Amino acid sequence: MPDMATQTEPSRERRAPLSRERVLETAVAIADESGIDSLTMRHLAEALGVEAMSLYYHVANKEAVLDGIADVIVDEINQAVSRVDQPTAEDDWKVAMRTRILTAREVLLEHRWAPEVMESRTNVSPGVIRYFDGLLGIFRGGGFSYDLAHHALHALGSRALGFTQELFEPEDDAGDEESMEMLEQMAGQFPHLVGMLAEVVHDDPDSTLGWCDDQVEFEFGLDLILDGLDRLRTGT
Amino acid sequence: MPDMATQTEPSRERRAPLSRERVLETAVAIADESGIDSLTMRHLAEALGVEAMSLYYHVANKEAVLDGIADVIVDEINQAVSRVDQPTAEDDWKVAMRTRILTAREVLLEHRWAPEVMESRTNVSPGVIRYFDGLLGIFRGGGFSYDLAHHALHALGSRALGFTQELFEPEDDAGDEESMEMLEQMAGQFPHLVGMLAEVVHDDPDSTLGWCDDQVEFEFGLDLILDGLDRLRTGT
DNA sequence: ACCTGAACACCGTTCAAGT
DNA sequence: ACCTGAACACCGTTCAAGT
Repeated sequence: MPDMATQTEPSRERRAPLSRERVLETAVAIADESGIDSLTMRHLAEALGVEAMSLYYHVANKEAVLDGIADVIVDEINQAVSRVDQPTAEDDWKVAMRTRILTAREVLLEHRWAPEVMESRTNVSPGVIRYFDGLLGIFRGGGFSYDLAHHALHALGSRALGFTQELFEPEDDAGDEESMEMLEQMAGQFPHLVGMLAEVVHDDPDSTLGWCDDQVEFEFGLDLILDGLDRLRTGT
Repeated sequence: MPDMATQTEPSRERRAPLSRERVLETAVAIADESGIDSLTMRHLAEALGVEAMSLYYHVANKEAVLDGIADVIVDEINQAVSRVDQPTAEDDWKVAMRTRILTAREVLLEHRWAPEVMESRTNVSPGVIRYFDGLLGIFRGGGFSYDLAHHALHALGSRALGFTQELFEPEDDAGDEESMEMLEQMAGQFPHLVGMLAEVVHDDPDSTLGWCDDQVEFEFGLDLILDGLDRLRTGT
């Protein structure tokens, strides 16, 4: 019988045996809490109360860990998606697609490291095949030809999974004074950008360079594409 | 007078002095030839015929090198773009935008590592600001409000710079037999995907999972977005 | 002003060895 | 079957020292 006396021990009263599942689960936790860069084999082992070399009995190498945690997230997406799944309202493929993609996005927003890792995977996991098969199903249900559905998936790209990699990521350190100062310097060189920012500032004096609402922009882009596809579908 | 006798020396007859420019130039060459992973401070130094620590006199650290080579590529894009620049055919903003983006894409196709590096940069360089200011100019010339132009840039995302990160990158090792085998196994689980692939194979018996034409798909997605934006602009 | 040697704190990974 | 110690070949980076 294990002693239940001192609960204040390192992490767990009696180490659960190491396993691929426990390794990946812990890896996800580390990435969630401290970012993907601090997910090293040595940290991972330490968090599991084990030596780094022990991991290699359960996973081939670090690439396999990254493959694994990408899978974990995709599975989470597939579960979330199947939970939300509506009775597929016949005609309206667009709302089905929209809600499915935004559901995937919700999952990814809890794992900010995931997009980067997923993009860096070369071989596709059964999980993402499964997800894309589902999207294809929605397109087909909406009357898309296979050919158009195929183009559609490419047009969506990573948006299909709920994310876009932002090129401008102004951080939240965009100090008002600093950016306004920069703005004045740029006025000559970048007239259109400065004009745009001036209007934004006029409309909302509190906003700065970091004013963009990612969720709003994501949905704008998504709807733009879905509407365009619907037009191609109906030949409008 | 330096001896011009033996031209078969290591790299250059007399080392040009080290400089930030030479460091970045060489870094780009290494990334082009051997991929971004083999761009290490030590390799970089070796290629320059110098010790690794000498680099730190000209660049702050490795992040600064990555910032730097991203800049080099963006500058190359800006140059290419300004070379192609048409007299901005008044009404037709779409062709101006299209050719500009496809020009940027041509540059990126010569530096396959660049998209990844550019996405990983957090602070925006003057070069990309300059590029986006140009795009904004085209939108404005086409009669876009600042607000719509702003949404438009977000909707384009990385496409604005000429690339999309493909989620499926089937490599070119997609052996015919292997994929056909896999196809049969998947038939039950992934009906829509298998259906689509069956049709593709029927239309073009030589094609496999790696049949997608990246350029075609890029242009499809781009035109879909540009057409959508044009509709929003004219309120159609 | 520019470059270097030696050293540090980290990586991922192998391999023979322990239980 | 599962885990480990010692070691290897690599990272980026520092700091005091050379010219």
